[in-house]
Amino acid sequence: MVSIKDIAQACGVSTATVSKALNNREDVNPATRDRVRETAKQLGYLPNAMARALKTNRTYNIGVLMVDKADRGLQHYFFASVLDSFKVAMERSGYDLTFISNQIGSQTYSYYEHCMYRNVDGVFAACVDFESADVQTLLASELPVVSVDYVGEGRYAVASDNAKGIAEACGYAIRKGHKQIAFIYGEPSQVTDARKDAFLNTMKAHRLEVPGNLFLEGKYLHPELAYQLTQLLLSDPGCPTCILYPDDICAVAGMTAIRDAGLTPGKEISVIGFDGNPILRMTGPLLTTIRQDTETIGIRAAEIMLRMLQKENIPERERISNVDVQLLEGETVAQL
Amino acid sequence: MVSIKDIAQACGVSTATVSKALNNREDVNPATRDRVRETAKQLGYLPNAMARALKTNRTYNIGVLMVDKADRGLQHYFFASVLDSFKVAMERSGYDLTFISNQIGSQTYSYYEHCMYRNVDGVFAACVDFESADVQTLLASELPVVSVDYVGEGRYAVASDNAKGIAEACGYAIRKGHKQIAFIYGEPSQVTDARKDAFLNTMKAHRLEVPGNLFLEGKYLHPELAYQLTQLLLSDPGCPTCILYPDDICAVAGMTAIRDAGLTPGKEISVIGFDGNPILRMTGPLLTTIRQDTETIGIRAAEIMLRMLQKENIPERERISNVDVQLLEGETVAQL
DNA sequence: GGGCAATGTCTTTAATTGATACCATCAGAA
DNA sequence: TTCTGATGGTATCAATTAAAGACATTGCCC
Repeated sequence: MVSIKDIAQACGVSTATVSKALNNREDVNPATRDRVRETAKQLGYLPNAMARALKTNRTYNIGVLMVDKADRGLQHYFFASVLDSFKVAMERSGYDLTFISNQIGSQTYSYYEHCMYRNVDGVFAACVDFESADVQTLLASELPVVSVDYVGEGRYAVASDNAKGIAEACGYAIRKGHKQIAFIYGEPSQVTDARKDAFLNTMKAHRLEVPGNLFLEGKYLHPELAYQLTQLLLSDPGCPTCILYPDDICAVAGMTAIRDAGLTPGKEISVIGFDGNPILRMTGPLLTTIRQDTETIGIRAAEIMLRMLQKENIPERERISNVDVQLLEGETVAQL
Repeated sequence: MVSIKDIAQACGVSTATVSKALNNREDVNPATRDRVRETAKQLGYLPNAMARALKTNRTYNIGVLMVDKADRGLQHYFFASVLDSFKVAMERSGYDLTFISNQIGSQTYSYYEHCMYRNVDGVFAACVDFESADVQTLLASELPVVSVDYVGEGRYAVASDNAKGIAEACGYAIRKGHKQIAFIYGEPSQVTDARKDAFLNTMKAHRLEVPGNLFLEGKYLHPELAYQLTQLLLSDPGCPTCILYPDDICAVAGMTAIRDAGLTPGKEISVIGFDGNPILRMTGPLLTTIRQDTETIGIRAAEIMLRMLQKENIPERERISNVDVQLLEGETVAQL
């Protein structure tokens, strides 16, 4: 490979000058700079990321932490989609993304250690077990970290405005005349808490009751459980007229349970999801749901990351970004 | 950060010895080796990937090329899923994955240049425009490349056994009594060619006609077009009793068109997809489809990559891996 | 058995990788 | 003389590695 040495030789200047010229530094004669850059182009010079990083301690690499318990972060529409958006935005600024595992060679290391080993400039964390010691160490480190759907003490995070989303979903059902509304929420997390509160508050604001049998813990992306809980709800004497699910997949599974009970989703029982998974925009019946703006979430995360990388001082209130959500009206909520 | 210098000092040996000890080289006294390794652990030493790579020219990094025309490779279930499987397998062997873009800093470079800049040891390519000059340069380079769904001259590739998949789908429809079977195929590609051939051969083997109006070009993951083509088929005097779609998403869109025409998918008109997208395993009606084994595809790709990285000589016939597919019987094909 | 070379084991020295950055240098201008 | 702009020398980043060196052990011959 061509190195700055070759350019230096070809141009009759020192490597120091070549380096300066290529990095657009002030203290090089413009004529020299142009000559160097021209020669670099002609020789097909490419900077060596390793050498540069070794000296400058900057890799222009962002670590991506995305491992759920089933090791399948990439297969979740929401996270894959947010990552993709983040990736495009970061690449536009010259950063590359590297997945962080807990292996180096044949040995096991913590995520933090892996990040140090690879010398990443920052970390993007989504869809991991944030409560684990391993991830907490990383969050507490000096590395710039931006996380999705998790807010840590003094840290930087992006998430959908879950409260607004649930308030809209619930409010919509109420406007459609529903009074017995069931809420199946995901496993305990900040996101779940925000949603539970929003649901209870909305119901309260409309002076509607929320009996315990209509307020159930499910699991994100766990259709089997959603199916069972739906069956439970349907067999209940105080059966709801509308069910809010923690995500689209669960909603779809719920609809199957409804159908299996001989009922029609969107007629006897109404259904609302959460996510706005584009695949389900093409299946029938069209699911009414809350769309999470994955594109914006990724872009916001990139913005925050870039500001951190520039050592910009980010005011407290900008550290947590709530991205707007949108009600997608489908045909699964009946007008009562 | 702790470097081998610190360990050397602490142990009273030279950095060379430390390096050898940590790399398990023969020419170090076992006692010294253990002492060094113990000290390294105590000091919290982490190797510096940059320095190591600079000297050895190996990064233990694999470049990932995954950009479709819409810049959304990660959002395709099939590719995201294959990548995930590949990632897990590579990480197990100590490799990390880095996305390859066409930017370095603020300038545009070819994918090949980006790979050289980042010094990746190999490249995984899926869901890119393989015919583009940019990608072709990469494929023709000295870098180990393994691709998914594309076979290049003398190169290494993994794909589903598409021919078998279509033969199974088509054979299944025939066994169910269907004679007028429509085939909507994707945009021109090797995969499409294999599928088209398989379809025509299967039909021929059963002495069934394939009129031109039932053999249509669609697009992968392009539901709108699938919807239109389905409408076209339904309005045709020689309307088929069964339609094979290029993928599950298209099949679902097709079913919507069928429903919109007042018909029932799986009754008057049968439908078969391709992919086995798990989300659609939970929607009704359950789609009959061909499942692509994304897990195995990713693992096979990793196996080939690892063998290439070990400079193993891979016999010609092992360079292209056809992964088995599976018919998932749903409820969208009627018994005639 | 003593002497000396040969062998082998372990360790160190020092060069190298490619780029950057500090500091020195130097010419010409003020 | 001092300042300024342009350029060069060289140490440095953290690791690896070829070659050399230190030292103990062994072999062989007289």
